[in-house]
Amino acid sequence: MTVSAKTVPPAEPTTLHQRIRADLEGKILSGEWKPGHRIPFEHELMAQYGCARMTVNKVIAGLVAAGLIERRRRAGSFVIQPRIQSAVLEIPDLANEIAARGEAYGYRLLSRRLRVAGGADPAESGMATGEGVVELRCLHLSNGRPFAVEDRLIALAVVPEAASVDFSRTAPGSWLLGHVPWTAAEHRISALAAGAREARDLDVTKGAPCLCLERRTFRAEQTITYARQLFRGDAYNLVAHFSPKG
Amino acid sequence: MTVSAKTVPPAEPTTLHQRIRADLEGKILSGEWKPGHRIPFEHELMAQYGCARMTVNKVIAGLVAAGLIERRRRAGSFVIQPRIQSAVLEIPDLANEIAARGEAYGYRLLSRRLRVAGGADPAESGMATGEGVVELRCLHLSNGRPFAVEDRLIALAVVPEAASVDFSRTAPGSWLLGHVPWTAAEHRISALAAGAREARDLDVTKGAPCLCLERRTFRAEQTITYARQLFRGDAYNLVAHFSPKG
DNA sequence: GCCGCGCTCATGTCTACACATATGGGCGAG
DNA sequence: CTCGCCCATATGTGTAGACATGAGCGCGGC
Repeated sequence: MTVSAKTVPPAEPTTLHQRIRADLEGKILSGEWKPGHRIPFEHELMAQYGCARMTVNKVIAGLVAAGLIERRRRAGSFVIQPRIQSAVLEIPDLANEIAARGEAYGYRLLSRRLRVAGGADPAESGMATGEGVVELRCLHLSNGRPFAVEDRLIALAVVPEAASVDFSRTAPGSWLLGHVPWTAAEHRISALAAGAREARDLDVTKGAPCLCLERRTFRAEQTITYARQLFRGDAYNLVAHFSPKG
Repeated sequence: MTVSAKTVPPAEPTTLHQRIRADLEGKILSGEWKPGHRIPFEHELMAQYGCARMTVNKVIAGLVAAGLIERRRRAGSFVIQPRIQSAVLEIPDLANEIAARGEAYGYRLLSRRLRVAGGADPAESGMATGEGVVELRCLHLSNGRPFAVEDRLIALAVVPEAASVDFSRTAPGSWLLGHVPWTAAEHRISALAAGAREARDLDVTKGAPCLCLERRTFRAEQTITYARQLFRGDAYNLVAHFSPKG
């Protein structure tokens, strides 16, 4: 019977749970099962892995709790749309944020070039030397006044489409959020004084306090993008709500 | 048999799961079961609620996933110490952080008074007017040099013990993390220029950029504490790692 | 042709049982 | 008295089956 499935303990020290879960997670995170895809029915998975329905059920319940899957009675279980923002510390989509405040959002691309990652710049740590990147510098405006300058690198190895996107009207952050699923991110937040160039771009005096948000976003082990956003200290706050659990 | 348990659907539209879970969560969050408390064995809960062990097991597994409970074989299941840091954006325990960097942590209490919340100060929003609070001002040092000043309010209605704690050696943040379970928090991060007093406390020039972290922590609907930490911009970064799920 | 009833099927919840596994504590040997 | 082995026990994992629920869909009546 299904005993045969249990007589194969040689290689894997993992439990059945974990293997099934890892399998499903892998298919979702790798993109093999895209958002909206209906995953196999519990019956099918149960046959496929040779286990009881409770076992499959438990795994899927876990994925639901993790926010990867949505279940609908009678219809099946579906891979969920990537949420625009994590429930914990949102990856800010500046356009939305400004709009939510009732101000007019503006965007301007300052420069754009394709080049090869050199490795010298610490910003490029995590991107393989020799890898192609898009390098952008752009400005975010609120009611016509600049409030943030953004320097960004996008790894072409992970997002080849980025090479042919015209970022002169679309901010790279918004574009990436809508096009590329990510699995992890790292924020570094600091305060620093505006340099000469930054002061000019942000229309503040040199030395004015600015909030600096550096963000690296990953998919699996690959760095997707690095962004450094410098905000006028007098015009921007970061807010995060969260609870111990989810 | 246990059917009698199922023939009582009158008042509650909730499932057995949810009721048990709510029960246990309530006991933990209300403080009835303090951190370290051994919750009843699965056998006992199973008898208490008249259900199968799987059901209890599922509930407890959920609480483990939520980070409220820790399980130890043979020993039982225990209410977890409030985690030093949430997995998502840690509530920084400055002493630990400095120690982790290999620097010597120092702390100094600048002032302490008991008073009544006035409501005028925006810092006190969320605390009922007329409520007693402990008001602290203290300094955090790294290798003997100041790197952060902290202003803090603690609501005595929620944490009456705070009135009799001597904060001259223990930082309020560390004390609260170890003594009071919280259910939600809100961070506001901004950059601003050091004022005269702050410049003096932090040993920087007036106008130097500082990272300002305001934090409000809640238990159920009550504000537990408000903290405003001002960091030297040249000495401190906030780092947050996270993924779409938890 | 349109509407609604009812069947069907996938998930939701729960039970009763079974065996694996690790560990705390007791007991016996040295 | 101390150390180490062994066992009782609580959790970890999985199975097989049962009934409840609710939404999609087709069929039949109007």
